[in-house]
Amino acid sequence: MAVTTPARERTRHEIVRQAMNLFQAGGYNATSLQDIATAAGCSKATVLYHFSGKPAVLAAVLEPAAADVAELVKAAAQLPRAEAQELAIQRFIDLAVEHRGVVDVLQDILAVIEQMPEFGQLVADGMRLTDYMAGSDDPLERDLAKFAINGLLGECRHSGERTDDDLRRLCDIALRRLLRRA
Amino acid sequence: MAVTTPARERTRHEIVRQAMNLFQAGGYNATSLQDIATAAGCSKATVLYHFSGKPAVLAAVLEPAAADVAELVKAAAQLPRAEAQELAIQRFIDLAVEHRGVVDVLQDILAVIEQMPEFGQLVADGMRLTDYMAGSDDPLERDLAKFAINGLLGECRHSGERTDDDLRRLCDIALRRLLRRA
DNA sequence: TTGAAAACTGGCCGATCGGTCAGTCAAGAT
DNA sequence: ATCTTGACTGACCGATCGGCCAGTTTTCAA
Repeated sequence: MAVTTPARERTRHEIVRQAMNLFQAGGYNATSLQDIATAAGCSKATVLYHFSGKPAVLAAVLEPAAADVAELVKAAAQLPRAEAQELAIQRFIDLAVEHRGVVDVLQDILAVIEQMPEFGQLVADGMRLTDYMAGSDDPLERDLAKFAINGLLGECRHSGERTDDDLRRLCDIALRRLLRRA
Repeated sequence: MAVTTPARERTRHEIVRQAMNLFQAGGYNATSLQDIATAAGCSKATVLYHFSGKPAVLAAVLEPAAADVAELVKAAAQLPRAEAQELAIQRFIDLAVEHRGVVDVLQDILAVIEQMPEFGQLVADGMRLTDYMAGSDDPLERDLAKFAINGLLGECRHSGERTDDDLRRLCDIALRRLLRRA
């Protein structure tokens, strides 16, 4: 028991992996526990053996990206405002590209996620990240930052149609135009 | 029978009105026919008496905005490219503000709408509108136009928090920065 | 080898969904 | 007074959902 049982981790990981694909392809609400179980090669009961419920599966799918966002917010917190903005823009694009699948999932649960207490930290981090990206307290700049994030979320969809590099280039141009950092 | 029966139109209109509110507040999938019926003060069977099914209710909600978009696309079609772009930007913002409730609804059904044949025309018009807003065949400009539309869609949410004028101003600035028309 | 813990599953539950249908009811025409 | 028709509804249907539980199979330390 020094290491976690390999079988447990393998099954858990496969469930999360397949859930990610299904959430991305059809959305969270349109994906049933049975769909996830079938894709993962186990029974629905097994999914509920490893996770307390459907929201817990979602949380596991989002977790790596959420951790990266939390880390980014913490890093930006101890920087002067201008540098924090630059860091937020740069790293946020990187994160969006790296976790583009998760971003895609996030898109159709934004309305739902805000009333799930288990995602409160992620929502709060998202708000703070928006503040850093805005670079000032000007309401217009804050709205433009939100505008930029919404646009970026939309661009991460249809994953197969664009390479990571193309996506990164596009987001970089768009954010710098919007936030006047070019 | 020279005019349509007043009772019929009154009930139909109330169903559409309440459906719009509910779709906007909770999304299309999360709103049941029973919810709509209760809000409209009639039975679920009555909703299905007036509309062939749930997608038909959605179509009725989207119809006025869809008609305006179709008209805009037709108008832009017979203009030189630069003028078509200016018209598309200007009018699209107006339409988004005027139909911000519909835009809000549209947000969470973008993935679903593409596989419903009854909305093929609306999807096609949206694509053509994107082309006009891009102003050129440059793939980057097209992507930026899509980026702009996605951002704008996101900004139309949380309707109560911003006045129409504020929303119009924000979208105008954002689109002109993104598309380099300022 | 064995026994207990971990991993897993089939079958079931209550709830809710979109949708159907037979029939009620008021109103206008004859 | 009777009939027709459009508007409307309660009751019901099959399907599917998330979740639960009793019980089986696998794994592995002693």
